[in-house]
Amino acid sequence: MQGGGSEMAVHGPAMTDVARLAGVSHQTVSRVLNGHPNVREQTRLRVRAAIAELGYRPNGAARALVTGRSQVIGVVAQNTTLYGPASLLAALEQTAAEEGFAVSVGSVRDLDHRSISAAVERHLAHRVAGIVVIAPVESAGEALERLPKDVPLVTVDGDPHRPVPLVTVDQAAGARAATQHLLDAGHRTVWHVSGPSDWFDSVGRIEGWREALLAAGVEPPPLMPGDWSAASGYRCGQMLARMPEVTAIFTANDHLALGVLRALHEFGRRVPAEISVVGFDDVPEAAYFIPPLTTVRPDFDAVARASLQMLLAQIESGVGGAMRQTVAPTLVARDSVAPPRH
Amino acid sequence: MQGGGSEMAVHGPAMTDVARLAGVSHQTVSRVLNGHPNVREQTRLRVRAAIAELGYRPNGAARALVTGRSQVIGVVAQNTTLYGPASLLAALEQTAAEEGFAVSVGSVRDLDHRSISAAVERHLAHRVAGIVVIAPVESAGEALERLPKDVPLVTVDGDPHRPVPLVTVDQAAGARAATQHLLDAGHRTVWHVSGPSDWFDSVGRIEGWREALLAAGVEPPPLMPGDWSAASGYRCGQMLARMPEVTAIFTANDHLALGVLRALHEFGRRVPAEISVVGFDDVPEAAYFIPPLTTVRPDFDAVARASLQMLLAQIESGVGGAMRQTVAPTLVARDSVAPPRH
DNA sequence: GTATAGGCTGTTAGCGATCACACCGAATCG
DNA sequence: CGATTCGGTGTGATCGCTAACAGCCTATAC
Repeated sequence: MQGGGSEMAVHGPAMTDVARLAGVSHQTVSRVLNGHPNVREQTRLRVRAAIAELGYRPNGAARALVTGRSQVIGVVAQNTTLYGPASLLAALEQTAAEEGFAVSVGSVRDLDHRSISAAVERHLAHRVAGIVVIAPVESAGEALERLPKDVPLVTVDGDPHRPVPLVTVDQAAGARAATQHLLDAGHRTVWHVSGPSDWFDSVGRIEGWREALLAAGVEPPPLMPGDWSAASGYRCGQMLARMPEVTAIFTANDHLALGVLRALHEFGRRVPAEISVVGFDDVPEAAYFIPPLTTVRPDFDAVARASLQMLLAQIESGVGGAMRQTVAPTLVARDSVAPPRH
Repeated sequence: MQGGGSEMAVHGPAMTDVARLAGVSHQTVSRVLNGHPNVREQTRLRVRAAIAELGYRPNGAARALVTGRSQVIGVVAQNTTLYGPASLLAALEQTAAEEGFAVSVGSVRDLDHRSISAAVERHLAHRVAGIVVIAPVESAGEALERLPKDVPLVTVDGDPHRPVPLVTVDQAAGARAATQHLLDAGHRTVWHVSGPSDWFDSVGRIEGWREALLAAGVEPPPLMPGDWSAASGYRCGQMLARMPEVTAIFTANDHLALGVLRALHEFGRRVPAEISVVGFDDVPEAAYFIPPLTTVRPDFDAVARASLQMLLAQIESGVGGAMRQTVAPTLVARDSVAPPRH
């Protein structure tokens, strides 16, 4: 910190300062920074030394200005407090950091056109290199279609029927596994407490549940619609607990299962002795529910890796296309499932 | 979308394009954009019309380059999957968006010097306007001290003893309230399952618990150290369940409480009939634990608002200083507390 | 020995905004 | 009526970087 420059104190040293100290031109410094091959080893070392000595840090804004893209990817998500989105966001950030990208979040209150568009606009204003939209509902898809075509974009858990690059957890497969697991335990049929009907996640899980039942030759019982929250799980559970024929329940996520579990408990219906329950998500606490919850674990890390990789491919090649990738979830068996008493 | 420009398709229109269309100079456009007063109303309208027609969007990178600051604030946090940090992050993003700022996350695996510094460096490289560090552990504080002094910085839940702008939940007050609530219900003493000892949150909650007990003239029982997870709560619960004298437990967060609850359940110790439990955080599911959990709710929105406000104040004034602000949590009474049987 | 290639480095011209300043005309003032 | 203010606007320089090109110098080929 010795050697007082006159007026560069605030903004820190620039590339020319490094160049002067190393006795080269600023362009050479640039080449070193960007890993350009044609630089003599000795020069490279001198430049690196100068960089270290000055504590120089390249100015991302300047780079973004000239290249037209910053080393930032924008993420648009709704409720980053929910376990799924939060995990996804964290994994995404981790992966992005490894690739030298920063992540800018644009969370939105509602997943309608306007909110999504506004969030995307904000990212566009900052000239992000690409955008990841965690767009689990119908209305989000519409907003996406009227987006500029030249910005790399990947949607996660979005609409499978739209021609947009998409990474998604195989909800149906997870739901099939859960349902089949209950069927295998000997249950005649399986009831389902679903998520909100406008989420693709919900729809996929409902489909998987229905498929598994139909494949086993049983007519699916009526659907209990919930909204992801423990509160709605509790409400559904209060109804399920009253029906003697119910012996197996698959809930669209673990929080719903928690609510169901409590309702069953209040009605004195024991789990798993009388009723078996399977959730979805494998939140860290699921193993400590009463009883420990059998559930389906989506691999958020894999989803994050896949989407980032897909995004980077677009950034580098410049082309979009409608690629898609699916990540299979796995069933985690715990104590909330048992054969029915007959 | 009619009227094909020749080679500006990719990067979109620039300020000069707007200026040309409006028949003014680029500087006037700039003035309109920044709400400068000295522009004739009629001119302002013409410029706005041109902006709308071209779908012009100011280039944040260019602005950041010349002003030296972008409209982005960086957030450094550790485990954004935990409920507290996730909520905080979401609230922060929401508040920042209202002020026209984007939020860039830099999550770190570990909260040691190196990780924190690296995350901060990344933000600095992008010339963020300010940084919020969610720094709940000791080692984070050290990293903060060797940071450039000229970048606006606010820490959340950080070290109360460091001269850094700080916003924090009044952990001790929350813990006192929880402990007092149990004492008021008639319990002789209160046991505590704490978080990791290097988190300030833990320390504060331990202090509050101890203070409340001492104020009531009772010698605090041995501390049960946990690590925030339901798993560790379960382990502690297995010990607590074995001790007949235990009638009241305060856990440092709701997940610990969940683990404790399950251990007690397995040992056949009924809550709240035999043992009362109070948690901390008020996660959305807490109301659906078995039984519904009495807990302490920190106001994350308030924390987010306070920290952002503090940060903006620094950004505008340019000075730092060691201001601090504390947000009081509130007790949420549910069914997990009852008088002891004697 | 001259030509050609190619590794290494410097020079110049922008990217798209803001800032400082110059300028013009109308209103105000002595 | 000339001088001064001031609202409204344009001009040029500049931020820190990368891309394109030009130039040097050494090695290899003919």
